[in-house]
Amino acid sequence: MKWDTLDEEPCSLSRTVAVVGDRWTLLILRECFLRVRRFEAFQSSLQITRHLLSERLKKLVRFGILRRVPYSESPKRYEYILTQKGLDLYPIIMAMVHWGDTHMGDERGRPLLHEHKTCGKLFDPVMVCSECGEPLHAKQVHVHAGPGRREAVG
Amino acid sequence: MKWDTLDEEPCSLSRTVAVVGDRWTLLILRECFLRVRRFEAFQSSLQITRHLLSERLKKLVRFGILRRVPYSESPKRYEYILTQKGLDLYPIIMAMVHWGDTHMGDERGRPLLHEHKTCGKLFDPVMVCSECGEPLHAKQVHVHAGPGRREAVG
DNA sequence: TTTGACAGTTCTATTTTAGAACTATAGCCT
DNA sequence: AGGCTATAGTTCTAAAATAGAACTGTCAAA
Repeated sequence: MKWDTLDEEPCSLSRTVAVVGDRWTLLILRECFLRVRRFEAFQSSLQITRHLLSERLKKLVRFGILRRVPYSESPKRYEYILTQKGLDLYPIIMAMVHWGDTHMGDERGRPLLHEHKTCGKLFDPVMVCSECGEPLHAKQVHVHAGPGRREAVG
Repeated sequence: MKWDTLDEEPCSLSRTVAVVGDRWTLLILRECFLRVRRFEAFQSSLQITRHLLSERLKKLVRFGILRRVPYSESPKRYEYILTQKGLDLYPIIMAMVHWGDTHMGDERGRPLLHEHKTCGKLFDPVMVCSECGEPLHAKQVHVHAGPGRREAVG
């Protein structure tokens, strides 16, 4: 597999996987959504090697998911903040958290609970159809080739 | 990082990442949702090495995401079918496809279109709150420690 | 009896990751 | 002035994972 051009495959899943499809990147994004922004903070909460952290942050900046913003002149220091493109990854992260809650739980219960400020309740995320609003299930979906399809890939 | 015990971390995202948090596994799951079931079919559509395919399929079976079902006695041959636990990964896959459609598209348009059989329309997936039904955004969510939380992880 | 399909396993070379040490800038303390 | 600390990285070597190709075993069909 040519991982270096995976983001140009005629498949939206491949393109997403090219950007966020590895363990460390997903864990870094979790920290971002928990409002972690600084190199040392990522490093100490994840126990990731500094080398890989540096490399992954660069990649996320390169793909426009994080912005590297100075928070101190002299000495120049930067923090990493989610862009809108990065914030839009929220459904992916939440879908993964929800699946983990549902299928990988233990007797101690959930690690985190999520409150929807808008309605004030603890919630779970639900994926619905943009057209009819009903919850979506794999078996109710039919896939068609779209205009950007080249070959026999999804 | 102790990747071998990531599925026991007190964090639902980590536990999910432990199971589906790598490139090949996500691409294999895409094929599963496109109704690919057999070793040779996965191998030829993904161009994954047979070694890794074998290893990943075993892992997905071990975690209860695929079932290895015989479709021929003599010679014994098996195919790999999504369990309910595997089908429940659909929101993760669809959220990734949707993000790719939105943020990684090119001038050729979408590779695939999705039709909701229930309502008959082409749709996008939307993540909503289970309690009030409104679309969810990261900034409207407040996180609380749940009973299964041990330390300062999500 | 030979060929081909299918579902793997085994082997070596290359790439990626882990782990630790090192660099650079600047503020603060004595 | 000299040394300590904080932050944000870079560099180095060893270990682990992946790529790529060849090989194995079972059976059916020609």
